[in-house]
Amino acid sequence: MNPIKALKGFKDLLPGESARWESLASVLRECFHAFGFSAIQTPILERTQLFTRSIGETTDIVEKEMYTFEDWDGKPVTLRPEGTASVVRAFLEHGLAIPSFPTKLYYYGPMFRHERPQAGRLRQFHQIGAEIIGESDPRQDVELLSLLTYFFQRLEIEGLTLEINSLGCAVCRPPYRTVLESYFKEGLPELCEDCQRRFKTNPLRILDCKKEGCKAMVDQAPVSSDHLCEECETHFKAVQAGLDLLKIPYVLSPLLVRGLDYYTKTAFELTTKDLGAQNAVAAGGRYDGLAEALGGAATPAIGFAIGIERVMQLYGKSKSAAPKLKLFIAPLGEAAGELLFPVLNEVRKKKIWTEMGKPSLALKRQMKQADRLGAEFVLILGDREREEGKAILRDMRTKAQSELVLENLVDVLANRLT
RNA sequence: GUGAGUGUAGCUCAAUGGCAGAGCACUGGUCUGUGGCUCCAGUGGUUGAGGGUUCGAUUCCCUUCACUCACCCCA
Repeated sequence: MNPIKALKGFKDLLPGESARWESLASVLRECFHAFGFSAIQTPILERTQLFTRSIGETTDIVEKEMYTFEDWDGKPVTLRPEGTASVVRAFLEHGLAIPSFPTKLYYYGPMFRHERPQAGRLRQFHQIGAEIIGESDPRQDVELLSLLTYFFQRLEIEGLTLEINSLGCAVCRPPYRTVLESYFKEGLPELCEDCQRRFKTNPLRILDCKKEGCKAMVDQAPVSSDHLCEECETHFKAVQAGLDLLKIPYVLSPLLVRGLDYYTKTAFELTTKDLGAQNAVAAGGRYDGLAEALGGAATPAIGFAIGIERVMQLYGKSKSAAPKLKLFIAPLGEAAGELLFPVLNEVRKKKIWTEMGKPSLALKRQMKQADRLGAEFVLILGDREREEGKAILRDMRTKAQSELVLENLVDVLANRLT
């Protein structure tokens, strides 16, 4: 025996869990609709180019984590590692822009990254994302963050920290990067191996290093929020003012950076202390240059993505109000089985969850099954009852039994059980 | 990609270089056609796989696979 198992990092969503996902999804839908977002579903498979252009050629995601392969026509395609690029692609492709008002979209679905699995990190994982496209006003940043924090309030998940930063834009980021490079260049030999590598690929990421040796240097490093251009500075201040106005708590994190190249200006992360190493529950930011990078008209936008598996770990275990079996039908003997099979079928159509035991099994066995399934009522019918034209209905909780006539049995049951 | 830990019954886990164990679950009885609770009995194992050391390995060693955690990365 060598049973086939799921791939590493790919998980089955089992019945117990799926009820909780449903309940999360319904809360989510409510929140999104109230904030004016419409659902969008994009394909899971896209041209590889879409991601290399948007996420960035030298990011870890693109360099070593994407599921990329040749399609039958020889062209490279990729299982989406994130959702924003596809949403923006669809926005441009279908002309979803609304005149003088931002387009607000949300999505929900699986993402794929070939990483080594660990707590809170899978190869196929699920994200809920929201994007506001076509508006540069800082009020949109605030609205989006309000939605994000409201969502977690509704789920009654506490102990989260909203960290925000500004990464600057095409005008002020390159000079800042130069300043940062010259700063780290002096002490380069003292940095850890990873940071030496980062120095070449993406010096901003050094700010993210958790190693003690690097921290001393990082603490003194110039931060992006001190090197913003006037426009970015004003924008960042306005976002903070807006958050204050809505009484949304946040902390400024000058060292917060993002792993995807397309982010500009506002960047944020929602973190928890309850999940081990993978502490980011949601994250996002503004990406004013992305639409242009994908070949569309310059379109400012901002969005976030929430890691569903990570949220589920925080989401109350008790939330799964699994539906209870209402009626178990216990026929004794084949004749009873034939009489009751149509009853089973009709009662179900009355929207009552009903199951039926095997007629050949002893009543004791069937009662036990009914108990296991958590049945509220059991309908018993053997030869004796059949001759009298009756059936027994037992209330499993009170043990009270009553007789029902077989005529109109379905209607009588429907009345008694609803 | 790097490092560490763990693989024993369906599940959760014990144990010892010398016959493989418990709890839960399952099946039957206790209880003639009535579930849960009690008590009793029973089923269930190539100790992840392969090799080595040994009279003898589940235990020690090597290889391999799987899972887990951390690094990394990120949601």
